[in-house]
Amino acid sequence: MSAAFYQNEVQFYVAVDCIILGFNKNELYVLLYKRKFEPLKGKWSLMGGFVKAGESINEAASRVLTECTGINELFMEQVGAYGDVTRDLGERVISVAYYSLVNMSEFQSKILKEHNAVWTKISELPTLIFDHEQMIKDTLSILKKKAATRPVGFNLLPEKFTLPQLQSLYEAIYQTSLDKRNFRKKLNSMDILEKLDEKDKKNSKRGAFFYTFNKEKYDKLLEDGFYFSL
Amino acid sequence: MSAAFYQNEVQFYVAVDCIILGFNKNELYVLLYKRKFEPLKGKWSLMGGFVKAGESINEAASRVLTECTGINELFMEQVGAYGDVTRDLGERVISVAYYSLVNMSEFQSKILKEHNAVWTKISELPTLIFDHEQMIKDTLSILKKKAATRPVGFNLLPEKFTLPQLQSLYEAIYQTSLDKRNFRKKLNSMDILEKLDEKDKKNSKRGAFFYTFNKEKYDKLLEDGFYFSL
DNA sequence: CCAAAAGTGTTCGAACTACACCCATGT
DNA sequence: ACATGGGTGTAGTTCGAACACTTTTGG
Repeated sequence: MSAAFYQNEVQFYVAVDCIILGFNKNELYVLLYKRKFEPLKGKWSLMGGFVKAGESINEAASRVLTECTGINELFMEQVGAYGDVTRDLGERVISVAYYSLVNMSEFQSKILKEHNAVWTKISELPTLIFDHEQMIKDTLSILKKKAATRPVGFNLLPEKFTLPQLQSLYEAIYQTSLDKRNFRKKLNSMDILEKLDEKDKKNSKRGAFFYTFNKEKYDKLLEDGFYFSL
Repeated sequence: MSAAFYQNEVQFYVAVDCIILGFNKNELYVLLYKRKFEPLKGKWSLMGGFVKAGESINEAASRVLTECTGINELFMEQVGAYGDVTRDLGERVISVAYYSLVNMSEFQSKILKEHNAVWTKISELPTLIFDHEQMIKDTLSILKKKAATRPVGFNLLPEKFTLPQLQSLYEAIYQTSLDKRNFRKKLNSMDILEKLDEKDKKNSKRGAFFYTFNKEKYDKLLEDGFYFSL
């Protein structure tokens, strides 16, 4: 046991809140659920939980993510710490927000039901408890910068995706429309995608070719000083 | 009084650590001090303190900054939360790091002495306690991105500065050397600096003109969709 | 045969890079 | 007079932005 060095200081509850983002049909989604305990039971909320003894805050976020998604080792990054005195209406809680990018199509509706969780369009957010709307806003702003310089967007897509899909993802992240030819030209010049023979015919009669992100190629390019940029 | 909603949960000490950066003669500095209490009393450390009851973490960081610098309303931004279980050797403490950019020439040595604080070159950091070196590393990486897109660098300079000074600041932040003519051309095209009649003769016989950052101009340009970039 | 999405190149202007010499002045 | 840092312009290249038509195929 360690000595009680800091016993004159105050302690706080520390929570993690997870902004779990998905993408489907030109829209970004966030996973929300109806809070299961007081205060504000039944209100819309981010997925979260308290940090437990013996668990780092990263581990806590990781645990909450696995509970909510059934998936281990998701892409996850810290958004920041939220520490206003009255941010939680119950007692004082300091929360550390994490965002995660997941492939919605892998999601089982079983897990959604277990948690009363609902994929909600970013453009149609209901009122959320506490500062959760701010957390989402901060996440989207981080994602904008991150997606421009790192290939994190692929986490939001299935293993196999089409170029129109990828483009509409970036349009959703940047909240703007992109030129098809310029977008493809840039991707082509980076040489980090593999074109498959298979086509996706869900969205057009002609069909669009599937691609995969080639992480090995990307990592090799990185070593040679290559910089991703979209 | 609020009800005890969360009484089954564990509480933690929460601290703030401040990465106070300065700039002088082509070098970035960070303010360090010798820790005044156990454990690791006497070791080099960032300026920090515990979050107190009734105080937001922003307020705590602000308070620590004011204590250490004697200046109110410094530029300050969150770096992130650090929550490894064993990061503090005393007891478990979760720390939120903030960085601040200050004008070293305004500093009174009186305040440094009071805290046993020393301006230390970033390039010559001693071994620091806990994860403080990581915090500094993270800060420098944030600063690189931030300084490229927002005029935060001016916080590190005196009110009046010269272009050679400004350039060497950016060279220190980016860890690279920049072309004098291209650097000036870019600044000129942004039209956010005011050239003064006065010259700084400290570094050359000829003297370099002083400039000031014109925040009003900058804010007006922002409204018109202007983007700072250096 | 037609609607609807996929795919494909070129041109123009802006922005970035590289580069070398004169200026002012204190000693 | 000279050493030291301050200040200035141009040419070449690269990169991003704008832009319209053909292809495929299920219905």
